[in-house]
Amino acid sequence: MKITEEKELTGVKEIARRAEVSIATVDRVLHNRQGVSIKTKNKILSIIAELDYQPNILARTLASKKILKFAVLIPEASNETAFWEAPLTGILKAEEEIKRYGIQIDKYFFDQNDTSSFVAKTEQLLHDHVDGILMAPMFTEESIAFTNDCKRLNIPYVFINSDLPDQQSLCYFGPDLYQSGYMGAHLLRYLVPNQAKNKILLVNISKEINQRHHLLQKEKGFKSYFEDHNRKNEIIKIDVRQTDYASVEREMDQIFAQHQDISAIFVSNSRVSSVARYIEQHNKTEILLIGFDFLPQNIEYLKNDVIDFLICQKPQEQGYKGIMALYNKMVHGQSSQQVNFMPIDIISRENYLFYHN
Amino acid sequence: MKITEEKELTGVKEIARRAEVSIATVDRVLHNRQGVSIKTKNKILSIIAELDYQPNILARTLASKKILKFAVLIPEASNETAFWEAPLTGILKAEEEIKRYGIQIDKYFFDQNDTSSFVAKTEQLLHDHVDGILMAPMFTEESIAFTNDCKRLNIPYVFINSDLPDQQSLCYFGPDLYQSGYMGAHLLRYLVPNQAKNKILLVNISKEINQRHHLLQKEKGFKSYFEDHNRKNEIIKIDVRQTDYASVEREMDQIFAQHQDISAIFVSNSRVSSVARYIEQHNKTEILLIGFDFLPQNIEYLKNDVIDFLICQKPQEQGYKGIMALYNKMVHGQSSQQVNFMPIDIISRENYLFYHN
DNA sequence: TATATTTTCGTGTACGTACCCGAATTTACT
DNA sequence: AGTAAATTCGGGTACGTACACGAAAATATA
Repeated sequence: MKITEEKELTGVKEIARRAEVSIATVDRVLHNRQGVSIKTKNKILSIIAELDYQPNILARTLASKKILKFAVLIPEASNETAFWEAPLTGILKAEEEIKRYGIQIDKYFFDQNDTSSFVAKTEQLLHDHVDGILMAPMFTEESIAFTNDCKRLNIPYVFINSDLPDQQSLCYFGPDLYQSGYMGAHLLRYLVPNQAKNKILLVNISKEINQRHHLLQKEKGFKSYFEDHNRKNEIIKIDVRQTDYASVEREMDQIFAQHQDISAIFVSNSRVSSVARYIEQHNKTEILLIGFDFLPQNIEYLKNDVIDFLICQKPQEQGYKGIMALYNKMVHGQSSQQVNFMPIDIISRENYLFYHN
Repeated sequence: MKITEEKELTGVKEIARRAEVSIATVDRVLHNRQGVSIKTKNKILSIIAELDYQPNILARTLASKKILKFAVLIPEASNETAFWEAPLTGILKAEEEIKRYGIQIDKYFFDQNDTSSFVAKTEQLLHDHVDGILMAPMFTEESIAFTNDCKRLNIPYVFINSDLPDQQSLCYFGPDLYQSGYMGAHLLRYLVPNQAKNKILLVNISKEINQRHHLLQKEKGFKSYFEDHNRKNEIIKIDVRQTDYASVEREMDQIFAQHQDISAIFVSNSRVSSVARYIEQHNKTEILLIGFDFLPQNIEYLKNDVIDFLICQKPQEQGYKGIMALYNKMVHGQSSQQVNFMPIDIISRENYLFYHN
């Protein structure tokens, strides 16, 4: 029965009435399915455009039994770095919100010290059929290879925590590394007198090669600030290639043997707690200490006035917003900004209790 | 026809089958409507409990044509204080997200300098029938009277920006005023030597009586920090009761005539830009300046190094989360925490570009 | 021209819930 | 007991969309 009454209808029914076809035909056009002549298809399309038709998501997801599968590909939260717990928490929060709208989220965790585990997970992920991907592209080359596959299979993907520009990701949620180093230096400007004798120690602690470029970008930002503002402080830098405390202690001992007048220490990542432990044990807590990330150990030292400031970049929000970006794109067709830098938050002893990681 | 097949059904159908009644009867029980005998009602209720039945929100909002009306009762964003633009932005964002689920949000703006305009709006609000309220309870007594009406009418309400404890609000999203003053003092600890001669000026600028208690709480937090940590700095305090620049200038002139050695100024609200203008015009920019809120004028002075730090408390998020709390409560039956303090964010020249207000 | 094939399209049912309307049952009242 | 009234309940349709199935129309093939 063709719908011909004049009563104002809504949605597909109204389109069907105006085009003098059945609802099913309108549906075919909406979903780009075949079986519609070009003539009627164009007619329907023009009516859709004219009405600025917005499908009712409620009815759609209710009627459509199929569920969208999103995949999450991030490092597992080891006890070595609890960092990745936060993005996962954000992801779970998003999942809780949208699972009732037919979204399923499968998690694939890899070992961030092991490239091959990453590759293995990408293969498994492609084998299971998924409709969208949220990933941390830690290993550059492997990630590029993987996203090329995704492009071929027409699977959209979102990056978090670190970006691969020019890889056509749907979007990126994460820090501007350079600027966060710059911010750290800015804090020190207030805290350390502008004299050469007030030395500043820059510490990179990292075992994984893949993380090096992160640290390098922060280091670059940090140093640039001192140049841009003609700061006179001498900057000493050390790279610690082992993350155990003994290694850190050894290196620090060496530095302090050479330099007596270090006013501040800037640790370029979340390993700042190791340095905190050192300066606490060696009664050097008068030295200013700045580091990264809202991790339990770090907060402990923050409470005890050993760490003075932590710079944080909302890891949880990275996961949450990444998933929601996928959801908004695939379900509502809304695309968001391509690059989304997280705020650069400054945490101290007096506001950490209020921080939302 | 009673549903008797053994095939596993979902939702109300399954309940109806097990209880050997019709769907309509189950529906009556679910909505606490009358017309069901106590016996069958109990039977159905026990089955609902047993199955841990969760209604399908999609189907519910689709089938139910009625739309929920939320009311927002906040100050209008005057050019005197652009502050309230931010909560409104958050509210609009939430509206955009949930309007497709049958939520309508009506806005009622009052003049924060005029109690009677507040009362007028509350009356209008109660006249229009609304299902939930998000409000800024700026005028204590009037707000209490209003929320008593709401309680009587069984309309849930959420507070933002300032709290009225013991008023049985669904929840509160806003700052911990005392702690934000404490935080401001903590920042100064790093920036000003611990000596009596390094004086610190505390400035309250406010015309509205209703805002006074805000400032007082911050002031209390600020001073407490100095006491708690045995800081020796002399603290000078002034209250400026007019918000125009001429008044501020007059008061500041007077203070600087009396004191030559002021190291830092703490302005307890967003009017910090007036003080910034003063110390810029009087070539006193070497004085540290700390204030509140991410407003355009303040950011300008932050860029120019006149203001050193701004403390911000996510006003936009207050509006967003407030609305979502109402929504989650009324649609999904999920209640959130009662008191939700916003983070205490520290904004400086090097991170303001990344701040999400 | 008759039949086979392809293209094009409509009917009908389903998703899970809300709610109108009227029927069946029970209770109250003369 | 007989009727009226109240109580309790079920049938059926609707919300807006998806999709299986089959019918009709157009085209191709013999």
